[in-house]
Amino acid sequence: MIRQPKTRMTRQRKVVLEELCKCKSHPTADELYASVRKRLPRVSLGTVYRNLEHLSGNGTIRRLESGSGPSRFDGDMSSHCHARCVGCGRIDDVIGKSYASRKIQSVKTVNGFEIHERRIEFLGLCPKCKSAN
Amino acid sequence: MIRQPKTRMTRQRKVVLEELCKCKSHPTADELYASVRKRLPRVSLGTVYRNLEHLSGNGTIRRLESGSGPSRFDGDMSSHCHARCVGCGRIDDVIGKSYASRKIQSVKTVNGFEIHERRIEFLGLCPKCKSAN
DNA sequence: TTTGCTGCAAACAATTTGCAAACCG
DNA sequence: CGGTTTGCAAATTGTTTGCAGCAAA
Repeated sequence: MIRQPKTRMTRQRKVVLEELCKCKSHPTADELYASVRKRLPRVSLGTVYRNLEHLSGNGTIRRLESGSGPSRFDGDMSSHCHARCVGCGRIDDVIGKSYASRKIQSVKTVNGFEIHERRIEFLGLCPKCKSAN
Repeated sequence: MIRQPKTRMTRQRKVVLEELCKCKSHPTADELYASVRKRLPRVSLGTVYRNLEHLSGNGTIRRLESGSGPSRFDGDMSSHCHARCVGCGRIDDVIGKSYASRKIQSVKTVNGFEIHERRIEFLGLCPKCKSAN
């Protein structure tokens, strides 16, 4: 077992996490960078990326991928599904579904994979992209 | 309504589709480019990208996204789930699940989105990444 | 014969990385 | 203090695009 470096809660990391969690949308790294910068004007985009990577690596937040566009991030770790617009990449929460994405409680194995999470996502067009079409 | 250009089945597009469908893994654009090039040595990577975009746009294939790494593509449009390795991006089919990703038959609306597809995916570590850890 | 598609190369967008200084524990 | 994290800028990686010639229908 390789020793894990001990992680530090730096000011930057804290603000990245706070800004993400207070955000009900699912911002891209760039968008988050903009809001973090309002509180820490000297942060760099690289730091935001590094922290997003760190936080999603240890299960504090989720990285949501969207097509060839930028990843989006979600600070809400409760069970819920997403609806993703294939037009613009926008991601909304979906409420009132019996089946939801969630972290797997007891890690299970599928096809030899050690599974930690199940995700359910609905793909389609958001209202704006639907009418713009 | 804007007029859709009529699509042509060019040799390149045909080979891209054939190579993707014969592939049981879920190749990246680059990997697919390599196998297409064995049959059409003069294709360009741009053409492969353009065709993948075209084919996924009209629902012939699926684009699967994976973290900050390259997208992968799937020529099998039947209902099935995927297991994705968060370590290396590898994507496997998952068999024997009652709930599966699928194209929605009758388009439905969720949160104002016009939904065409539901996806279910399992995230974790593939055998190789698990042991390399 | 039309006009969509290709090859090529350059452009673009998203993310990562090397390094010296700064900071947390 | 010691080692992790930061800011900065440059580098990489993945994908798209402009253009002139080619080729499906």
